[in-house]
Amino acid sequence: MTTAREPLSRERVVEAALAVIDRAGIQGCSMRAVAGELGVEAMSLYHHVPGGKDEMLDGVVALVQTGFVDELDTTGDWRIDMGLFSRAYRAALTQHPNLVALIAARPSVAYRSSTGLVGSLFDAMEDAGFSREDALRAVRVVSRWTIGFTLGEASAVEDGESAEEFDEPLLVEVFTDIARGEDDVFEFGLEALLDGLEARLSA
Amino acid sequence: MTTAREPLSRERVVEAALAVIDRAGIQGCSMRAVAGELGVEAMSLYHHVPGGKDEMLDGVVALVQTGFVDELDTTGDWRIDMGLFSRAYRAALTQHPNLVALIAARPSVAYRSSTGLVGSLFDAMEDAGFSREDALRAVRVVSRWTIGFTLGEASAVEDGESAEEFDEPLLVEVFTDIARGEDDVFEFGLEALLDGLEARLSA
DNA sequence: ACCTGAACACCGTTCAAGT
DNA sequence: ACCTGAACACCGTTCAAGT
Repeated sequence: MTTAREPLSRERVVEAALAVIDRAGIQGCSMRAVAGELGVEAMSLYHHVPGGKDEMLDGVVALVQTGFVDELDTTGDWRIDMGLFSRAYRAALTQHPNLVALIAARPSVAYRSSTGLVGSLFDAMEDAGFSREDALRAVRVVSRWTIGFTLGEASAVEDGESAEEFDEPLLVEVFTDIARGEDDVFEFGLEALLDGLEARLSA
Repeated sequence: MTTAREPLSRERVVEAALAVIDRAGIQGCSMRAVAGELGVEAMSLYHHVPGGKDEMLDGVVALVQTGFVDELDTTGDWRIDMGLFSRAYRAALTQHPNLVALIAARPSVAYRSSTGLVGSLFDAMEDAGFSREDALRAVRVVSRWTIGFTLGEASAVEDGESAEEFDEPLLVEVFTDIARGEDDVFEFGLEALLDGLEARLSA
């Protein structure tokens, strides 16, 4: 009595890889582990992801990236949309903390999965009076700020070190604060950055 | 006739690891490769880096981090010093592009190597009238912004993809602009962020 | 004290072989 | 057409053995 097995597919391989990453981290995401997740041998994966592990990880990045981008409801107001984008990005990445470093390292895949959003942010900024050049700059600045912030957050948590283990009082203070959650710090930084961009408009 | 070999030491192991990372990337930095760089067998490294590869990589992060921090001449003016810090950090990381992802993933090591600088930034901000809470936030925001920006830069370059290979005109535009160098984008973002922080002071 | 050979339990990937 | 067994050239790490 064998349970019928759904046939493998690129989609199933990528989804299994994401599940393994969430559970065991990037380190734990070996081809053999992903195959195990699917009840299959490692070598079978190559039929659906011919480019091997690299293509599989690209697929995971694209999956998460398109997932959050598609749910965004932009308004056409640059400041509101930048905030929406940044907050939703952080929220999506926070659900997959082990993936943040991978996304940060593969900007071309991330961009490719977000052209619609990027285009509408450009348009909103130009409508508001920004030059095309500054719109290009601003989008890169905000998206890197968001990834950098979230990567720092995820790494500080996973870096394991409990705040009390530091010998420096200053480090205890900083890491105790980080452990308390960083929503307020994120909002502080995001609003400061958006204020700074807005100031460039009046200038 | 044997050439006299300098004895191994923790310092020499860490320096060799940095050299391998610069040449061959994080992927290429295996214990065996670092040992080869030193003309030694892999197992010898463990006598000087008992914690294994992880401790070795921590050492590399600390080496680069203390290197740039120690050269900084702070002024006591928060805005000038934040700018100094951010620009010098980016400059240091840009000299070791393969290391940026590692530094981003090990914030506790990076912080530990920078307590003096972090403390003087806190002081400068409090002197200027920021609350301790906002000073804590601002330092984290600026340092993550800098790492995030530089990681994005390094990754976009190394991501290999030449701009012309994209099918989307928008992506060609973005990646052509990135390939042109991003000094102006960095300055644009940094000044915007500092402006935004300064605005929090008057409020 | 410092270095190493051999071994263990893993990797990603290829390729010929099975069904 | 789709999956796999065996194999290759690598990993990090341990540990007993060499000098």
